[in-house]
Amino acid sequence: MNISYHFLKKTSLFRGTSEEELPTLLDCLAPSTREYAKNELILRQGEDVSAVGLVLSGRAQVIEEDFWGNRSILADAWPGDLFAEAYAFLPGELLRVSVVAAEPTGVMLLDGKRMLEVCSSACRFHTRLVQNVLAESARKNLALTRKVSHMSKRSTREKLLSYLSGQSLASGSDAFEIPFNRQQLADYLCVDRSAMSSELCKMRDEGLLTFDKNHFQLKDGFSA
Amino acid sequence: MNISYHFLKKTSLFRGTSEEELPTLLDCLAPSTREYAKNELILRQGEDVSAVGLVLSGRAQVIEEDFWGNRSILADAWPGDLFAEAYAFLPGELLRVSVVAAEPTGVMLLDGKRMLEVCSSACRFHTRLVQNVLAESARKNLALTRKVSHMSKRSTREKLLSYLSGQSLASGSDAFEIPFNRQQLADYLCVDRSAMSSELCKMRDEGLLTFDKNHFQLKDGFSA
DNA sequence: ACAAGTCCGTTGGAAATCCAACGGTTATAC
DNA sequence: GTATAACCGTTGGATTTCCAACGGACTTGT
Repeated sequence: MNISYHFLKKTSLFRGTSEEELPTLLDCLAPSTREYAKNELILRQGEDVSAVGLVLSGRAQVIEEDFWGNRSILADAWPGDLFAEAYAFLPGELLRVSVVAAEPTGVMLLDGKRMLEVCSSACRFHTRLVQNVLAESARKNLALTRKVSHMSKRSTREKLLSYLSGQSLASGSDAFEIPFNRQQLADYLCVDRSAMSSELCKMRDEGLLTFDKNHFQLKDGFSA
Repeated sequence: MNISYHFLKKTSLFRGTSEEELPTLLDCLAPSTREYAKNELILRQGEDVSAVGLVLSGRAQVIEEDFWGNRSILADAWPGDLFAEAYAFLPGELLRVSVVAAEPTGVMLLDGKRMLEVCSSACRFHTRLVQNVLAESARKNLALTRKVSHMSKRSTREKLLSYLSGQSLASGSDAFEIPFNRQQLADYLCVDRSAMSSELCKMRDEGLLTFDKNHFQLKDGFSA
């Protein structure tokens, strides 16, 4: 599998590394790359992984399987995205999830330990790498915290208020687009789509906001 | 404020560092320490922090305040615990939460950048530090992922099944203790205590499990 | 020994959520 | 252009959850 440095240097993991530095750095990390067929398992629940996964092409899904074999999708990993990075830095922690190729998918596995070891030849690259991987972990942390904070609200309306005010805050404006359609938003907030839809319209009728498709506009009454 | 190396070397951040190495390492990190009175704000929502917080004594609470001033507690940080570490490694990310001293509390703040910089005198200490902070971030990540996975379940019963099977898996046994009383478990799963209590008893009557206080024992029927 | 407080299970009615289904609109495919 | 699918709002009834309150068991402090 041929590796595109042009692609790699734009990923969150290698961001800030130049195309010239990449071969040296990769030499030092000794990554393994592989292609997986659609529906093939990349990582299995119960395994002890010490590698960070990086999607090169296709799409990987992080799934959880319970006693009864019910699969729930915890995350989608697109090209450039990392997966299993939380397990890579916790030796002995067994995978609670599986990772499966949602389509033909190219994957690079990088050993977590080697990332952190001091390596005489590429030490300054390592510093950048560590900053990137820490930033990525921190980013996922905040995203999860936000999700929990929305989900913790008791009613559908409160979940919506929490989510929308958060989006408004993040965009720095009363008017913003959300990255979900209705079904996806309902899934994200873990509520029923139809109930959420009617709640949204109720809020519109009360003058709290207006919306059209993905575009939302919060009104004065929203935070009052 | 006098610093106890004996205490520090046991924290998740400095784990693996000897008491002899600590002074050198701390010199290099140039931390600031301070005492806060009860209810005093340690970090304010909206600030741009680049420091990792470490609780030395007392107790700090991570809280979120919405439009209407309703406070919800996102986390308790006890002596040895870190806080705000996700923000410390994301420059420019503004605090979405506040941190307040729940009682008279001693705090050490360590600059995130200095932790990652290569420092000639203490480089090998840094490597350990980075491993520790990454492990801690990964640990919180997994804890949050698990919580989301439980909360995502639709009904109270499914949330309980998800939580209990997870605890069973983690303990490696059908019999285990949980770290919550009923009210705390209900808060963790975001359900009503009384509804949860009756659901637990229903499951007991159906033969899925038995329990006494914090002790639970899953029966054969549980995963069937 | 007594009072006060905490924890847990139970109950019943109010309220919210879920679920399945339908129609209208818009997007996509052929 | 037409057929198909996706998306969104709406409705009504079954189900679940929430909420407030109570009593019993147990713990703690005096």
